[in-house]
Amino acid sequence: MKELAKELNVSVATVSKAMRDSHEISEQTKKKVLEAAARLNYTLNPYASSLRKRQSKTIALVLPEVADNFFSLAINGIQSVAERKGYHVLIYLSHEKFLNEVSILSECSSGRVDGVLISISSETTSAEHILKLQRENIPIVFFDREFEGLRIARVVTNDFECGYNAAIHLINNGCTNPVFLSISTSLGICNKRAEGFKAALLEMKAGDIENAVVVCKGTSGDEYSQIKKLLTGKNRPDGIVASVERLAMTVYLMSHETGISIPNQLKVVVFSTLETAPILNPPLTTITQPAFEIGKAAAELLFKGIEKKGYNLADEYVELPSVLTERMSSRNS
Amino acid sequence: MKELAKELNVSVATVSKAMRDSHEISEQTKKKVLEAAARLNYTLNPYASSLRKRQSKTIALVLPEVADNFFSLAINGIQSVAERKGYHVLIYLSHEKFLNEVSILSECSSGRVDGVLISISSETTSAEHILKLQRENIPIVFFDREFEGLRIARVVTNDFECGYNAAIHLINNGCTNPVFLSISTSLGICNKRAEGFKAALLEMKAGDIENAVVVCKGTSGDEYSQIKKLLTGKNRPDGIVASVERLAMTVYLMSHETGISIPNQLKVVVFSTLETAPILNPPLTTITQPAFEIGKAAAELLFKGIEKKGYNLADEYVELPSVLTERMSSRNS
DNA sequence: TTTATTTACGAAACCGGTTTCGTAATACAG
DNA sequence: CTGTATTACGAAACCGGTTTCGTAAATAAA
Repeated sequence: MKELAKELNVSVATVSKAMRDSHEISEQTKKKVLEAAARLNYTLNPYASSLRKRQSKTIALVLPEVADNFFSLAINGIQSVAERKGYHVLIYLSHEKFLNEVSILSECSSGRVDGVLISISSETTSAEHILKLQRENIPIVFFDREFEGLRIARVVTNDFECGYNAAIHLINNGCTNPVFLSISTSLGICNKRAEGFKAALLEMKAGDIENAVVVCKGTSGDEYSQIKKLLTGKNRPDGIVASVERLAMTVYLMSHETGISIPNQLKVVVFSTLETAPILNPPLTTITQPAFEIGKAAAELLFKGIEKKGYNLADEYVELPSVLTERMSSRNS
Repeated sequence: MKELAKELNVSVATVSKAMRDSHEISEQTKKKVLEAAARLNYTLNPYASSLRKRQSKTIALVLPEVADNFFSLAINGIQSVAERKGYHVLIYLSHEKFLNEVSILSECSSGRVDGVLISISSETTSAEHILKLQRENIPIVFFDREFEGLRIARVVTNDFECGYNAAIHLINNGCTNPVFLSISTSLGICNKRAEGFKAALLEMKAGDIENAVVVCKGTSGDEYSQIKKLLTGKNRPDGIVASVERLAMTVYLMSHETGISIPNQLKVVVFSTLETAPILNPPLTTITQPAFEIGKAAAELLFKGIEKKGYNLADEYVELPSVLTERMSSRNS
């Protein structure tokens, strides 16, 4: 910038203001500066600007994983908003580990980002690391997976209702012993779905509420053997609601292996954004989250918190409904 | 930092050095400083450090989209390396648009990132924006989708060979008129697959080489009608190699719609990392890219270029083979 | 014509660390 | 006991913009 200023016989202050289109600078001078900058291939150093302006024009996106199609779509939604606003997106993965999440959030402090979008890990049971960030006045928005009981903005889907609807759907299609496959006892989103599921059983006086929720924890190997045990053991279910994509995949593979027929012997519904659901064998009934929209809405909320200082995000709550699409896997034969 | 220095009766220089574990500072003083920092909840401002040290500890990841499972897996591979190295990852999406890619790369200059990992958009036919970055001495590594003819490091898979193998596979399974479904005439990765495919036809004296490659361009609606025309027209193929996931999905949907039987009337192979391939109807033969490994290798290469100054990345070339997994969709009945 | 405003720009402080260089104190060798 | 190294630390310049404040010139108002 100094060089540019010298070359044009103006001060660095003038160059700086011209580059940022300040009203203090005449159109003529602005043009001169911009042209010279283009000619010399000069662009502002973003970190020098960030340092002085105390804003990074960057947000953090903290995800448990990107294995799932849901988060891919959410990234698209978030990115589309960030791009429009001229913001940059730092992406972090917690790999479902609480400690990773803690260290990621600590990196977000001291001005690295202007805001944080987070979907918490399935291990997270304490919110101290999140509250710490909030005390630094960094706007935070939960999307999809929230930490319950906090006064922090969130964008989620109607998990309870969908769990309820899934159970009703199975019961209406003739299931007498439906089971909900969960992946975590600490994850609010999973619990809500399970709660809705149980509420429906209770209401319909169906199934065995005591054993209606099966938690598959541990490695994918553990998951596999747990599901195998469930599907081949005595008192095996005739309906399954899988809380995530991966579990439904395992159920399908297991059914192919063991010869259990879907939907005749076992009906399946899954919470998933799986695009291949209609061409599976058999086509799979899904409860699809509006992933792109959730990401987009969360990002828009975050930017409201970032741009309007003093704007209190704490009690913002957006709920975008998922849709149940009935396919062969849960149909009554 | 000033406050902290005052509180401890040392200089800011000492605090700075102590925070960074400099050998110039005694263990005793270091401990004192670190404790005080922890107590006051103080962390270094990353942008001040970046500014002075002229390194951002950040890399850019430029993707065409994240719709595809391939890029999700690649993100994981890249992130795992970056995390280990203590680097941050900025994620950008070009949405397959050349102009977006240009403006993204221009953002990467002037020190915002220490290196760039990029998979080019399907529209990109000029490399000036990439060369410009290279002239600024920013290390660049292509992964999966490279711009051919440039002396820039790249990590790819054996696309030609896989195209070849896919054709041979179809021919061996009885196809007499196999077709390759491409999505772009400018994308090297797609062309290589198509070239391999044609080479096999030539060698086996099979099929109609003139019409062996069909390019599906435009919106997904266009794509749909083009494929419909192909599959229902005269001289329709009895084998298809889809260059991307999406095309295979469309082919499957179409076959369900029109009653074309896979694999009896039409055999299908797809380039894809689709996890649901084994449970599709029918199970789908895939050529699976080692997406995680490609991402990981690309990131490792990039960091070699970043950390060892003077290290010339230009001629680095890593090829990681994909694997063809035969399933029902291409089996000879 | 005089005074009040507005316009266009520059000098210098500032953002928050890092690094160079100098120096006092201590350790060590001869 | 003297000369040299080493250790531990501080003063100040520096990274590259931004912002405040002051001012001269031009314009408008009285």
